[in-house]
Amino acid sequence: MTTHKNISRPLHKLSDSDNGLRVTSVNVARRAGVSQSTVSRVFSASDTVAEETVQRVRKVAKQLGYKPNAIARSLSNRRTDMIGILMSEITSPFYPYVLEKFSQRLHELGKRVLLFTTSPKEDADHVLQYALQYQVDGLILANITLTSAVVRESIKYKTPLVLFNRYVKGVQARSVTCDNVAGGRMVADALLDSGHKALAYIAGRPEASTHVDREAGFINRLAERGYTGVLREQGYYTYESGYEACRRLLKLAQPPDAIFCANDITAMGAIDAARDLGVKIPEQLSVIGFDDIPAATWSAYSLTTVRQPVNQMIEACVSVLLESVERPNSKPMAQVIPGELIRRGSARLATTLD
Amino acid sequence: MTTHKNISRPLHKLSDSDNGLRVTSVNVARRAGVSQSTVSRVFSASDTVAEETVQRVRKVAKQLGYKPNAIARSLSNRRTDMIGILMSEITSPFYPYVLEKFSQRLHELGKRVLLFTTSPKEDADHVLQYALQYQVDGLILANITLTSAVVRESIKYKTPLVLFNRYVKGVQARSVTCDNVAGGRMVADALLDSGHKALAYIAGRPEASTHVDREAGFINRLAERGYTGVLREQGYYTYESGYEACRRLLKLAQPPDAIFCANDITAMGAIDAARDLGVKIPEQLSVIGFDDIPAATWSAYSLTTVRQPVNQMIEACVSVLLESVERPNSKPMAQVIPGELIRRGSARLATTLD
DNA sequence: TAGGGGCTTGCATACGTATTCATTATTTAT
DNA sequence: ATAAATAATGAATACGTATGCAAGCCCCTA
Repeated sequence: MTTHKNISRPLHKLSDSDNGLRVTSVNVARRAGVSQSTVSRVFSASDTVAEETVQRVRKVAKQLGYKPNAIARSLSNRRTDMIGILMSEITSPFYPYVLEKFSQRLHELGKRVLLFTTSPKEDADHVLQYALQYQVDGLILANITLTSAVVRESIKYKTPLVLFNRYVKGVQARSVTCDNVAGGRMVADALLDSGHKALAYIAGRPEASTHVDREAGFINRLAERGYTGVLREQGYYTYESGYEACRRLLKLAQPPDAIFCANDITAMGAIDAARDLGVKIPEQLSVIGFDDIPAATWSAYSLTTVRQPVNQMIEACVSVLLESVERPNSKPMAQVIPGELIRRGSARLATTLD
Repeated sequence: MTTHKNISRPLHKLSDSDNGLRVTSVNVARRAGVSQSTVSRVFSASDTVAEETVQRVRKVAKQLGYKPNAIARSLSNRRTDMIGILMSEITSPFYPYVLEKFSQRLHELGKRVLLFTTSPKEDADHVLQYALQYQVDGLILANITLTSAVVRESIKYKTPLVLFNRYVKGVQARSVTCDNVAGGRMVADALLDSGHKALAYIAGRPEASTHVDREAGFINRLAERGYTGVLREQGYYTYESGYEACRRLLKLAQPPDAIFCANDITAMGAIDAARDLGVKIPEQLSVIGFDDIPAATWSAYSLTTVRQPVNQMIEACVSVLLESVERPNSKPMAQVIPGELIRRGSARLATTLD
């Protein structure tokens, strides 16, 4: 009679000999005549191992095709080296670039990207749960719709997070944004300086803080200089909405001679709408966007726009995040990075005087 | 003297009482007066638990803010529910859409997306290693540069994989592609049928099977109908390369009256180049693209193009993948989905006669 | 009333790696 | 030469969850 302890193995687990092709540190250890600990040490480089042993273990590992299991490692480490990125509308041309850069940068720093996308209407709460379940070391929240509840939740869960180009009123959270207010002001100045008389603004999604700030900067600066009564149309950060909004504006009895659009795609829609109505850009109508996406340089548009310093923003965002992974108790800070007005052909602007 | 066994706890592990805010199934169990197994059963719904118990456990879990740890679960399950997606050049306008759809669809099916991006030049081998270390349940390889070695590696590692719009010569792997050859043939027919006399092709990245097939279909069909001597310029699936290539073509002594471009972005570059040279589209030059990205509908371009049935392709790709996660030994199959010629304003085509 | 079947639940253990502590071999200092 | 410090390794255990098995309970049937 054998004792229970030694014999009974759950059937659903595979016995040591037939564990498929799963190669573990234990297999390598046995084959190399060392302990599992040693194999672990060889691959995590966390501790000192005799050079000769390292060689032997590496060789066996290679023969067997061993790769450390990152999941098991994560469990033991309490660190997954995964960063969750939450985004909506990747298709809006600014964000693929952002995503790519994030991915690139995080990989360089030894982190992996767990990607979550939501539709722009849907709340991100649900998706956040999944990210947290997967124990991501940190979170980047980009152009998603977020309630303060979401943010509070992940703060409670102690998962560091950084908002990218977004902030939430009344919640202290780390964030990195373009200086959208200043961007709006720049456009206001540029348009007034070059003698435009009838200004309009095509808005972005109402709930997006980016759009709100751009508009505020624009309107307030105009007011400071004595201009009021800016025309306004709602847009949704899409080509189609820009097209339609511009159409409506141009059909007014007193159409604008300059339109500031909440982002580049909207501006492109606006330009096409104007041209389809026979309005010359920039002679009869100046159009200015925001973002400076690659298509802004296309000669069909040659779009004057406020460039977001994406690379800087991403760099900042990543370092703030990783910093707070290391030091979870550091104080949340909002970092704001200035944009730059890029003058191209879609707006009739006075030449710079500096 | 206490026994070693009971006292000594590794210092690096936190004791039960001060384990930070980490809430585990053990905590919940204790608080709810049940065993850890029961808590596990409540949350995995894999087994039957008394309704009353379920309620109690759920309540406690909620109070404590418990969320199952997906990493630990994965270790035990030998299944991570993560799918690795390898992509390069997310910024090329077709792919953000692809990525978004994949992400959406996979989430619907309870899978998470681990994203890996590479530069188009860099080999994907390196990145693949990481994906495999993280024990993804399956892999989707999109527009990356892949050597047959990569594919063999992951096959050896038993991780199911599907190639999206790509295939590798000499390697049996599952793949889902648009019928690029047929797409090329369609364009050939359409252009000849409408009386074009001087045809040109602007290529995509030389190593991309998509471009190779599109060109082959185009050239071969033309040859079948007696047309040879197609002009050809190298492109790289970018706006700029399309712009330059078209410029070169139009400066020839005998410029083409129709250009087929390997993708839409290239075609947009071509259109802008033509216009910048004063060539009228489509009166003097027909331009046809491939993909049907959203911008193809923009009135600045109104691009005639071959639409890739992205949704179908993704749907197919995902189901093939998940199918082979379930049944790893099912036979690899290449699935080919037909595209459709979308007639817009950038090409002077005979009206359809059906 | 005894035995059998179905529910619930707990115990013990496995998933694969990292790390602490202890042990042994080796080098250095005195 | 001897003590002390150092290096290399192994044994044991923890990370948090899932699950096979067994035990307990209730209800039904014969």
